[in-house]
Amino acid sequence: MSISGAIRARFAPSPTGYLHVGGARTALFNWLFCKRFGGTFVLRIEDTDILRNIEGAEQKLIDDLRWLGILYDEGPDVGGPLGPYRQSERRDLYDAAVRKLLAEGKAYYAFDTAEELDAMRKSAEAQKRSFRYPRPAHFPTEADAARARAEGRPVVVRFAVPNESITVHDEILGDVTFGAGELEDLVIVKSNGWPTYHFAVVVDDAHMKISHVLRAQEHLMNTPKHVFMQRALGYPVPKFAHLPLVFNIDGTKMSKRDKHKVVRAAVKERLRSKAWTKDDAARIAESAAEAMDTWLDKADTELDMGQVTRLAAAAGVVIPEIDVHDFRLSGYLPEALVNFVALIGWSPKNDREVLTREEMIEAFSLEGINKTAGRFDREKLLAMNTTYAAAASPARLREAFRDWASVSGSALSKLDDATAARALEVCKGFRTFRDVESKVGVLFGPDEAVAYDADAVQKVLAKGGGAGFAVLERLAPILEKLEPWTAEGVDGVIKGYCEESGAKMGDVAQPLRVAVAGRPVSPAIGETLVLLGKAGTLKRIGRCLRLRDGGSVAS
RNA sequence: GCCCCCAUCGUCUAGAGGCCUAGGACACCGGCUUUUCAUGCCGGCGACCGGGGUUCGAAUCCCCGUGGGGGUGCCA
Repeated sequence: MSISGAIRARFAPSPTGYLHVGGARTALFNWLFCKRFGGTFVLRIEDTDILRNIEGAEQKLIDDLRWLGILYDEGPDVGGPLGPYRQSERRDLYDAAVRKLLAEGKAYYAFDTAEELDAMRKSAEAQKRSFRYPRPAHFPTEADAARARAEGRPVVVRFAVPNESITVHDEILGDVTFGAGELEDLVIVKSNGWPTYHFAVVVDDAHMKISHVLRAQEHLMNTPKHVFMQRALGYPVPKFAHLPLVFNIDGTKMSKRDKHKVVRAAVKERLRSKAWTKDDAARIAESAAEAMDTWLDKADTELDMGQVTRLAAAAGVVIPEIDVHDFRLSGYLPEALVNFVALIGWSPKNDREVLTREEMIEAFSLEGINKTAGRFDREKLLAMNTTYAAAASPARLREAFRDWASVSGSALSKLDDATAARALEVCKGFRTFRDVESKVGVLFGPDEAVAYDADAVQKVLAKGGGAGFAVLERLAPILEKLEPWTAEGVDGVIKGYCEESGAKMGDVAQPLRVAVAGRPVSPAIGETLVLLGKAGTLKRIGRCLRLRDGGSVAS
């Protein structure tokens, strides 16, 4: 049977956490494909593994897709004619399909325990042969299954894979042939009664009339299994397109465990250099000592993210972004992330890189998708975000900034619109919103929070017999008289001072900068002082002056 | 081990037998702009995995090798 009629594609994540960037790319390609060819894009939640489902994950997935602007036509929250869109709500469909296979002798009951299967696999491995589940000569009957159940044995259903070779056509990779007898009889219904992924996918894709399956290449080996099942069930076989994988820049798999890996390594380094003790680490993380020990020793364990975040901050390492939400918190623009991710494994040709959504849709095609796995180059993402931020309209930028500030809990979320716009404007050239915060955040915080950088104080203020301090002292009364308090006015004061004293701009601007920001980094000095306000500026200059002769700013 | 996929600058890629002296972007290096940090602008470095074929001609087609990756679950 072949597909005819409308184009329908789906993104089918399991609700086990935030949306991974790899998943986002898969969703994006499905969405682009549908938009380009007039298809319907479906979101289906694959929650057949009851144990792994995480409360609230579905909503997070939906939020992240929304944030990216990847909107679906049918899904669990928006409904649609072929729902429900959660597999956990479609049990009757799977049950009916299994009954059919069982009745037709295309699937059979099996009663092996996990231990027995494990032993079989191990012995096969020991004999250096590949393990394939041995299909019984006669399939167990319903009565056998009932008896096994009564005896407390696990009862699963396996699909009897036809003993024939199969060629699957992939829209990206071309024909892929699998030899006869290479596939084993896979479990399609677990002992808890729920279908496995393979089975649920096949049943749902058919019932939801999915015409094109665009999914990650890690699913390529699953495709022949699915096609055999589609044939056995009399379903149409959709078209397949397996997308190249996305890896970290070092070629490793992008996994949420990377976050723990990076922080774990940093903590271990601290322990090795005796900068921290294990107790310090546990205290910083606010975790129990045993939990810390386990986390340090075992790469496959996780502390909660709050603990990891505290450790990372204390150790001064940056946690790598893996989930879409991580990028959101880091202050990226969704349109930049989308554009960047689209370019991993796909090319619009003609040396084009920065594309609007509409341009991407217009340029999208399966032919433009590569076969080669790609790497996620954060540097390039950063550059792209910088480009997008520089090109965004003030209104769009302010909106995105507000979203970031509120989601990340930044103190900058309390800025009024005009001030936020001004802050964004004077930070022009920033890479992410996080950069904006690190550049101007201190101007909106309490005076006591200004942390004077020792090197900067030495170099800019104390050096040359306290030349910088002297500048501050002389400038303060002049600034006090300045009215109105504008960037131009401040600049004028500085220029006038320079002309009069023969000082260079840097000799004046830098002391002021360090006095109000604690560091030699801030927006243009006039803008910086205006954002701070006149009172704040004078107050901070006064506080800074107390640093002279080794004084303290503490009041 | 077995099965499958892949192979152009460090990275993402353009390239569908002559247009290739292999193009673009990021990174990197150098310079310019500049009151700091960035941004911006200009320039430079830099790749067809190896070996055999096919062809007048191969980055492009075929074979072998090598390398990388995926799969081999009652996870998806």
